[in-house]
Amino acid sequence: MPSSRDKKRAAEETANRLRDAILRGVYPAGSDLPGERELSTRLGISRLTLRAALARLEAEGLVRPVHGSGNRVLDFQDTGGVELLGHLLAIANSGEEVRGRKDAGLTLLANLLELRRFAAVEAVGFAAERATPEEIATLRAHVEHQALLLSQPEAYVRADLHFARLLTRMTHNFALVLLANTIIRVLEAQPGVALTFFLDPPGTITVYRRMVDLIESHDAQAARAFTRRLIGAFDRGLLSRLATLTSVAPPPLPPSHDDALLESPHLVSQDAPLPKTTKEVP
Amino acid sequence: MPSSRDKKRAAEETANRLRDAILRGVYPAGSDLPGERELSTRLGISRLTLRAALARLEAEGLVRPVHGSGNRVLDFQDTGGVELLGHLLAIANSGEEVRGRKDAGLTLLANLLELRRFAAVEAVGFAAERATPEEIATLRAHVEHQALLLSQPEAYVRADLHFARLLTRMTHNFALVLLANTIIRVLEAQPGVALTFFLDPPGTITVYRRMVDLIESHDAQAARAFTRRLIGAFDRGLLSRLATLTSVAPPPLPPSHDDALLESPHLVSQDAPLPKTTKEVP
DNA sequence: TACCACTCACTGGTCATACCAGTTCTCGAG
DNA sequence: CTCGAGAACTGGTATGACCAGTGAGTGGTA
Repeated sequence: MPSSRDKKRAAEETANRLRDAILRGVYPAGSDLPGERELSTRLGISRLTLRAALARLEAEGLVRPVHGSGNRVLDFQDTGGVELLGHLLAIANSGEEVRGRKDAGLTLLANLLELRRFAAVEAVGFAAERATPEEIATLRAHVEHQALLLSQPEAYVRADLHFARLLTRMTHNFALVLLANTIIRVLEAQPGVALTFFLDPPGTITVYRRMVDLIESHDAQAARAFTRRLIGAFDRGLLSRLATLTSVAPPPLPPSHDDALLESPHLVSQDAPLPKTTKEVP
Repeated sequence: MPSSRDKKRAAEETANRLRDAILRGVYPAGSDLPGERELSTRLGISRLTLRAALARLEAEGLVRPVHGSGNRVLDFQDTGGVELLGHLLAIANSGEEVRGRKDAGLTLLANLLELRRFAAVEAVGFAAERATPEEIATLRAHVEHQALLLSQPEAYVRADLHFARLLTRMTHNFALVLLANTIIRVLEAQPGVALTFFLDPPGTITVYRRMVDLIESHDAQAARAFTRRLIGAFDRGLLSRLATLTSVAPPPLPPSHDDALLESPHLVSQDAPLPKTTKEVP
């Protein structure tokens, strides 16, 4: 059973392949990609299609073309955009390593949840301060709509993402809206990744209902506190359950995930601070 | 005096022109761009170059090509990514309207500052919890380096952005790192926009020094509180000064900016919530 | 008259080839 | 050994052709 649609545009497919290769470290940062002519023939596409794919990667901050020299591979830890998150998670969840780290999957998910958490806290807070009655009514209606989709995972995820969209709009902060757009777009493009977010849909709906109530009360303080507490507990539960699942599941993941992750998610990214990692003395 | 370098790649130049046109509403959301063949000849470039530009816009969520139909213009309020912020600010700052709103400039800046503010609060908090001594030393050294660049605006801005980069890394949250990368990349591409952020460099340096101290103390609570308070005051001052400047400066901006902006920045964006506005019976 | 299926003139997607414009490295002149 | 001219790369753009979806107009049918 093929995991993705086979009928995609060649350029997009090529972009995905190259992106994966770069994120997996096949083409190390600082090096040059093979020449466009060679690479295109190797991939079985025309140079033009290759260039379309490269344009995409350039926009994502993975590659910088240098006229006369080559397509330089950038260090995505320095220049990669948020839109990489979905791809990174997809790679990590497939049991692969990301730049030599096997525990990247859960760590990355913990990072993302942490970002989601405090972004949501602020969004709910601002919404409580600024949302109009019409917006609140719309959001409430949407939550009830979403509650009817519990049995349809894909539709449910879409609805959940739309909840985030609506909530973000209610902050009346356009920068936040654009930020949410970016993240939502990534998750929509990676349905599998988005699904891992939602192990407890009924609980989510309950939380959402209460959130709307708090927003309607215009008590930003309480709204923030509630969101922080509830989503925090939710994420903790989700991560611990996922850690259990993955340590039992077939993928080649050694039992190296303990709950320490939940307290202080780490992802070493020391290109500048700590160049050498040869010795590790616990 | 030309505002930008004339020697740029045609594709990039084209992408900028098209992006501006879309953001200004020349091509309304939902409509189709002119055919690629016509558009390319009209712009005086080859279709190939045009397509390279379109690929960029597609990655930014501004356009979705529909095979056999046309290049559909999307509503960037629904699908636009964060990378649009810089361009939007540039347009708004040039005195132009953005989608019919004249006060977009200051409002947008206020939005962005708000985002920056609470992101910084969390970043400093997490950094206080997780930063290593080496990272703290590096950051401290960088602040002193930045302090020497007060007389060189461009280098100073670059250094300031790098401060943000270093600080974000210290959170050990890769999602935050990528998010910062995206925003920093935008600001680096729009030097003029970035400059408006920094009307008081010496004050910034002072704040940064204290921030590093608080991070080193590993008192996340205090670090967050300080950051929230200081950056808040800083942003308020910056906005009020900018409001004064623009209401006096030559650009065709009517005196419609009052300090109410600072309290509750608004940007109406009701495309989805109210499909039909013909009848409204409460 | 109303409706449905087909056709064809669009659209974007891909390709092959050629040439321009930078960069890098080699190799010979000094 | 140093250095500079040029050859041999690299990416950037242009042209023209063809493939592949889309959608509206057309014609026929019920």
